[in-house]
Amino acid sequence: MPELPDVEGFRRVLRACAKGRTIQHVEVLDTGVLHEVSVRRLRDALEGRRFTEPERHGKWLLARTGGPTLMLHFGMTGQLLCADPQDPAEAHDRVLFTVARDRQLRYRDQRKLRGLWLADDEFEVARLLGGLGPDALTVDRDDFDAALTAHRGSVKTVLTDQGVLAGLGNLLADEILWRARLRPTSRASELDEADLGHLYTHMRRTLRSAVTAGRVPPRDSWLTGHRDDPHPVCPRCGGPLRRTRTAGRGTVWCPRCQ
DNA sequence: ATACGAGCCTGGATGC
DNA sequence: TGCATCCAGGCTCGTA
Repeated sequence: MPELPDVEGFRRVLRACAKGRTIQHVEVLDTGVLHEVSVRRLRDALEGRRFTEPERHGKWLLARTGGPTLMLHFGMTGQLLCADPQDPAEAHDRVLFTVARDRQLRYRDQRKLRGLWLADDEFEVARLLGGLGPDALTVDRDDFDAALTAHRGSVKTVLTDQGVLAGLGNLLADEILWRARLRPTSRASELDEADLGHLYTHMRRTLRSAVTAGRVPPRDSWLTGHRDDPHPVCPRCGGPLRRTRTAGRGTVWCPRCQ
């Protein structure tokens, strides 16, 4: 699930729950989510440190501490929540960070497709984020145009390629393309000035709304609100939506509007 | 460079 | 009810 808006929501959770607080205890319930770091090193590095202002790039959340940086990626099923340490851990709670007597940050993830990394310094942070393109929420129009048109694949593939643009996932890409009235199979390199303008505008609008909501909202007026319907209908023109596969991912689009 | 499939992991829905 | 199969909004890797 988690795309840029969800991760931005997790960033807010982290800030509200733990910013300025000392990490008293790190408890790893499932080592399967740790990457390139042992339980021992994670605890030694973080316990006693204080969380500072968290950052986000694409779908990565950077939990800064003034020292090492905890890097979180949520895969398809991860989430971050603030709980009471007294509350029993749930089945998919993988790592718990107690930051106060009554506050505990929890990394919960059913499928464990991604997880947690620990960057000792900025070089490590840069290495982990190395292959990523500019963040979709802050990229300017020139960089957006340059990034997209440099690739010859289908526009949907390019939009969801984290190395081109960081943060857009399958749902957002479908939503943005539908709003911009572009077919997912259009070649990115062949988009004209007007297409790029629409894409950029709708990407920004869609992201802004979704970030406010903390996720891509399944509203009736959004394409996303209909992708799971048995016979999905376009909320704009009323025509039947089509389901196809682009780059191995389920794709929903309107053959009449797009 | 691009496309495609398999694989990582788990659970819910579907079909027999 | 039991069991197999497919599918899911993430990403990486190998091959063509």
